[in-house]
Amino acid sequence: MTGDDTFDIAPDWVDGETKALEAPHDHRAELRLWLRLLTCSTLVESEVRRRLREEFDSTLPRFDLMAQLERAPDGMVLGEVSKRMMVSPGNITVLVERLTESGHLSRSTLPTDRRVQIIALTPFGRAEFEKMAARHADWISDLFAGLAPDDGSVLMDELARLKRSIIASLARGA
Amino acid sequence: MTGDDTFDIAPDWVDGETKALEAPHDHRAELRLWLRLLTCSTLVESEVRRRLREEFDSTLPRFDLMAQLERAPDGMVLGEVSKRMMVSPGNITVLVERLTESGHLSRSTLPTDRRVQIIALTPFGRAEFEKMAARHADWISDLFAGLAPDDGSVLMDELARLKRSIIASLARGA
DNA sequence: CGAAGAAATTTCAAGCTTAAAATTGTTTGG
DNA sequence: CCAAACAATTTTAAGCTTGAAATTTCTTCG
Repeated sequence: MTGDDTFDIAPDWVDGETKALEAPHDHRAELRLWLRLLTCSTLVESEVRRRLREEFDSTLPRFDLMAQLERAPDGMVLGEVSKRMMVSPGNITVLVERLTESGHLSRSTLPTDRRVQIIALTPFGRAEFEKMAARHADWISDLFAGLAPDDGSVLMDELARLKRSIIASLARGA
Repeated sequence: MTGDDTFDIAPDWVDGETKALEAPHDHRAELRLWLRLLTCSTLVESEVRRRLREEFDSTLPRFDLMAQLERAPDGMVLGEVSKRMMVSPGNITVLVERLTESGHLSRSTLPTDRRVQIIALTPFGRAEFEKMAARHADWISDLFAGLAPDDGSVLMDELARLKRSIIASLARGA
């Protein structure tokens, strides 16, 4: 390290450790990957929103909320819905208000704990949701139609890895 | 397998063509893929929003707007920004108002066509953006850190195919 | 029992987003 | 020239979203 005195000032880059500290890993590949992922997701989401509005005069948040309730015939607690949808609790309040007014949802208070609200699809709400869900599946299928089955499998697998990576990072950062 | 004629009434599924008409392609795989994509993108987006707010008291739309302007030293027309960000024009108006008030952006009217507004980063805005961009790159890098380089390449490639599929579908549907 | 603490939900203030209508400015065909 | 068409942007109305503060209702422990 210090044996050669010919040059009394060595350039920074001769020291591997210093270099590693000063020039961290290039982030460009990850950024491009993230932007591409975001583009795909934004394109699909915008199209789904547009069609829900045009064909059903509805919105994506309402659709998502009903989708959560579809497989819960006995209803679901508000907090549980909020967690599954990954949105703030206050958000659910407003959505439920409107969907209850329009007759899609019923709400009731748990008798044994009056803090707890339980919401469920009404028969009307279920019927409406099923119409939307069928169209929704068609739209997604069409948007993804250019993808070969193999590509779909690979993508599914890689996204699973990405999801694990994200969750691990969130856990580290917490 | 097929040698047994004991049953004179064949089930529906023996007729491939009938089946194809009556039971269209199962959409479940595409739906699962879309939900997984959406989950990844929501997780990353929420985390980026949270950190922009906590570390810079800023928001993702503001960051995105400045990012568009970063590589346009001479500024950009509002409509162009709107297209690149894939948001409605009216949206840009509000964002630009606030970022101009806070000194991050300058705006001017094109002398030869007074309908056209040109916005650009101020030196202050550029400096602020660069701080944010560096942190942003770190966050993304960390969120994606669990992904092996090969997985990143594969994902990049598959997302490119998906993007083409989506755009082709949008073109068909239009 | 009764108060402190925890849990579920709602309210609030601020900001983002969109589509549609309105405004302002430019271009063009008669 | 000038009215109609077109273009860029802003305004408007409605809805979504969030974090933080407030509210209501249990639960627990002294």
